[in-house]
Amino acid sequence: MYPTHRLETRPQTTAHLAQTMTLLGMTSAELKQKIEAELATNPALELLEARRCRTCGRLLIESIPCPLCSRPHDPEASEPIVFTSSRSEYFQTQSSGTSHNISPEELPDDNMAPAVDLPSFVLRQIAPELAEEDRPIAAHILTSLDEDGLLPISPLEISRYHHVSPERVQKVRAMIQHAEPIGVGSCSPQEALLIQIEVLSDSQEMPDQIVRAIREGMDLLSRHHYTKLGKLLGVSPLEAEEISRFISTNLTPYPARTHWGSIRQGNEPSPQRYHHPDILISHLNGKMSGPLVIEILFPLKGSLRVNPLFRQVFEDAPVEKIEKWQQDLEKATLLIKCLRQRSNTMQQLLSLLTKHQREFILQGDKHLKPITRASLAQVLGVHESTVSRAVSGKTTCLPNGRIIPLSKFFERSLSIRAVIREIVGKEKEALTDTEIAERLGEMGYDVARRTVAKYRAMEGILSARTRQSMAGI
DNA sequence: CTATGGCACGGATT
DNA sequence: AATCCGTGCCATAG
Repeated sequence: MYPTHRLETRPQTTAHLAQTMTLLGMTSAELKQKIEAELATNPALELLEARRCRTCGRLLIESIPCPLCSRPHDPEASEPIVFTSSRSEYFQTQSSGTSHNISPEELPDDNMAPAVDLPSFVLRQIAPELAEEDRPIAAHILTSLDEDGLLPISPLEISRYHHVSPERVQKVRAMIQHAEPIGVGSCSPQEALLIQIEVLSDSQEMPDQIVRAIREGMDLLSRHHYTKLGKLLGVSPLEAEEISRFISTNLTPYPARTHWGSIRQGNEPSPQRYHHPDILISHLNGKMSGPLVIEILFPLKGSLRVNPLFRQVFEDAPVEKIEKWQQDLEKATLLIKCLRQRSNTMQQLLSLLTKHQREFILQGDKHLKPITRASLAQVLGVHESTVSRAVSGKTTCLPNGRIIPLSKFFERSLSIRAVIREIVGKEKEALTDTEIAERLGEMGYDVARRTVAKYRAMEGILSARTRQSMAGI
């Protein structure tokens, strides 16, 4: 190798070069833009394109035999992917919560990481039961999904394209829809919801008003017209609201995203739209008991490196270009270094966070243990603002498929709110705020009466009085 | 008279 | 420095 041109700071451009280039605060979508811009202008930077196996849809970095369908893949035959893919490092947290190991062989090398964008994530699940000849169909569907995990094209089109019967496409689609995230591959939010209900009704009783609400009252549902919805279903507005709440908290019309904006007062259609998650937390091999796997998503297909060719040519650079080229080279190496840094920090942070919030991740809101960014920063030995940057704006996908903002891990009131929900759910007679506060106190949560009221409002729970008077209907 | 929601203050967090 | 959050006080609706 050459005496690599270390980061001799050049006076002009030092502005963004000198510091470790603050990539940490970026979400993967922003990162994508940044890198793409860099790629376009900097010849020293090279992206090893990943390709998708045409047979099984799996993401490939190079032309290696595909581990899934174990055929050698012809890079010529495979098409470049559409969906933002993720190539990422991974590490695990153990079930006991005592220790977590970062697999040692994983660190600087980045060719062996599991490819988990949505398509391959789904494909991996259905691969065992997927007939060989149906793979192209599955691949077709999966690669066509839009950002929400819905299928924007008609299944009929697909069946025509592959010269197969619509039923067969439908069969494949049904398999996909029942994989995590449940409902993915549906043609409409409505269809997605129905699938989710169907799956849910396996484990628990499902009043058929809910199904009807989705099937017939979808329109009213999304507009929060509870009175009309109630009339349609033959239940009270309160119950209608109850149904709506159930749907919005337990189901998601956009399988690849989170559920639609929480039931706020007023009618903001969708307060924030969540994009793709930046982090993925799932069970190893999808086994419920398995250790958790965390993947920091990298927004580009393939992997990034300094173009070796560029290095070579750099040797004989014409005088007038030498300065520019050197600059490019430095920029490229720095970007890569910072990228690695970012990923590293995120790993450490999430490792700790996941360990701390394991119960929350697995068992839901009630088990969230409050933690502050500051305290985490202290344990991690980094500045508070580092943690802040790493957390802000990012979202993560939990094993249950829900996409939540990372900041939720730090919400102080979340667990109490969940308990309140539970208390109210179980209550026989409508409990007043003071009574709720008392019960909470007995359970070890010390909160003021006024605060209970606030939480109640946040959860969209009506006041005791209204609950009482509505109950009879 | 009681339960709630509004406003605003102060301390913690970012 | 800016923002968020829990809480107390007070007006008001029931």
